[in-house]
This record gives sequence, structure tokens and C-alpha cells, in this order.
Amino acid sequence: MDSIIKIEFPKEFFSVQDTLECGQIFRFLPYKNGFKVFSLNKCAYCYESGDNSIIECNSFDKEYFINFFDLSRDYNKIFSAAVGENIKILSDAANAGKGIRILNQDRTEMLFSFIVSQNNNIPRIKGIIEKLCYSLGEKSEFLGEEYFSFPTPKKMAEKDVEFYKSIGLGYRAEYIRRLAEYITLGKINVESFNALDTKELKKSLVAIHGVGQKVADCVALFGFNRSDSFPVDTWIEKVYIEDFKGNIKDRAKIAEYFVQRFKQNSGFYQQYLFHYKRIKEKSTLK
DNA sequence: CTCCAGGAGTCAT
DNA sequence: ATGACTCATGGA
Repeated sequence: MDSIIKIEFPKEFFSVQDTLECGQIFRFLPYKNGFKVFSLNKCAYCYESGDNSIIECNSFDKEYFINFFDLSRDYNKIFSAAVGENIKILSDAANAGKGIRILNQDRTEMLFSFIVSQNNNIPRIKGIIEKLCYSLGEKSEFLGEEYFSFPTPKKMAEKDVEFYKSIGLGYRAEYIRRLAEYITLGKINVESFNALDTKELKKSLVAIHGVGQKVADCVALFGFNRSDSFPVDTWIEKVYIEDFKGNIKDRAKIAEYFVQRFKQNSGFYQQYLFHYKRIKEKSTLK
């Protein structure tokens, strides 16, 4: 059979918790002294030990998770650049989220997941995606416990709208069902989008029913590794208004403003800021 | 009760 | 191109 291997990486620029809890991934669970992380049909156990963060996974998934956690990128460089911008909120956010990395996740899984995310909150998003996997995914096992894969579009296309409503998708049910159908029929080829430059990629994504500017930015950033993306949601809008003292109202234009300003570092800075704004809100409330 | 959550589609200007 | 209205759902 297969063996479990460990990947070790200095935790200064790899905080397991911050990386998982900054809103880029919805499939992870607390496990022992760390977390189990799920992507497609794979699973890894991640935790911190001493000065290192450790990823345990099946030996044949080693390369997958090295890429998944973006381990070959120099985050010290990004962190230093963020601090070097001389913007207080950004510097504070970077210091608070120094260990955040942007995951390289499956493009199709990101597309479905962020359609679920629209006008929704993170705990609910996680719950809905969990039900989706439990109902339609394939059962597998890791470290003696079962889990379910993210379902294939083909499997999802077999279900009707009523099923998707029953797992809590509400009005997004039709978006999910239709996308699954189109992918299965070959009308949409998500992988082929990667050949496009970022602008054309987003145009293709926005053409999908249920995908607007913000969801397209998230899919581009988390699924297509396009760091010249700056998703603007309600939290980032707060950052823009309260901390950057901005006066643009249209979120798409706020995104443009940030990308023009931060270029290829946009996505990384955005994650720092999103994470920081949310943890601050939590800690000052109650 | 209202307000909000990693918004987007539709339709009237 | 821009602006209001609407779309389920559950937690605060």
C-alpha cells in the first residue's frame, strides 16, 4: 500500500491556521493539534511543530500538496514588499498575517465553491459544500477516517434543482446545476481558460451564470494563480472606505484601483487585508 | 423584528 | 453605463 510522508516548512511564512482561515478555502476541519485539509479527492493533515509547519499526506500526493500550499514561492519577498508600501493598514495586516500563503486550488472546485459563496457567510458556505461532498462525492479514507471528495461535474449534473435547494443553496441552486450541466456537455471547459490572459480569463468567467466580478476575481486568484486580482467583497469594501479613505462606490472599480496600484502583489495584499479586517472585527466585538 | 453574509441577474432609466 | 429591486437561508 501507500505510505504517509511528511513535508516540513518553516512556519514563519507558513501559518497553517491563518492560511486556512483567511477565506480562500472552505474544506478543512480541526484535527488533533492541527487541521485536515481537503482538495478534490485528496486529504492532508497539517499542523505546527516547533519552528515548522508540517503537512502529512499520501506519498503519491506529495507534489500535489507542495504545489497546493505554494511552497516554492518566496513569501518573505511579498511580505517585505507589503511593508515597504508604507501604508499603515497594509503593514499592520502583513505583520498580523505574515504566515498566510495563497493556495493553488482546483479550478473547477473553486468555480463551484465561490458561486456558493455569493451573498453568503463563511460558516454556511462550508456547511453547504460539505453536504455537496457528502451527498455526491466519493468516499475515501485518510488516517483511519473516511471523507468525501469534491463531486465531479458529471455527478452533479445528474441532480435536479430541488436537490440543490434541499442542501441550502437557495436561489444559487440553479447556477450550480446549470454549470454542472454545461461542463458535462462540454459547453464550458474550465481547464482551457488557463491559456487566457487574466483579463480574458475574467471575461470568460463572468460569462457564466452566477459568476460576477467578485467571484471571477476569487476563482482567478485561488484557482488560476492570477495574483493580479483583488476580490472586493463587503469586508474589503470596508477596508477601502475606512482605511484607504476611498470614495469609489462601484466594487469592480475599487478592484481596478487596487490592481493598478499593487500589480502582481494585489492578491497577496488582499488576503492580508481581508484576514486582518475580519480578525480585528472578531476581537473588538464582545 | 431587522440586518448581514467573500453578490449577481434583471430591468428601467 | 448606472441604479434600484430581487433573489433563499440562517445567525446575530
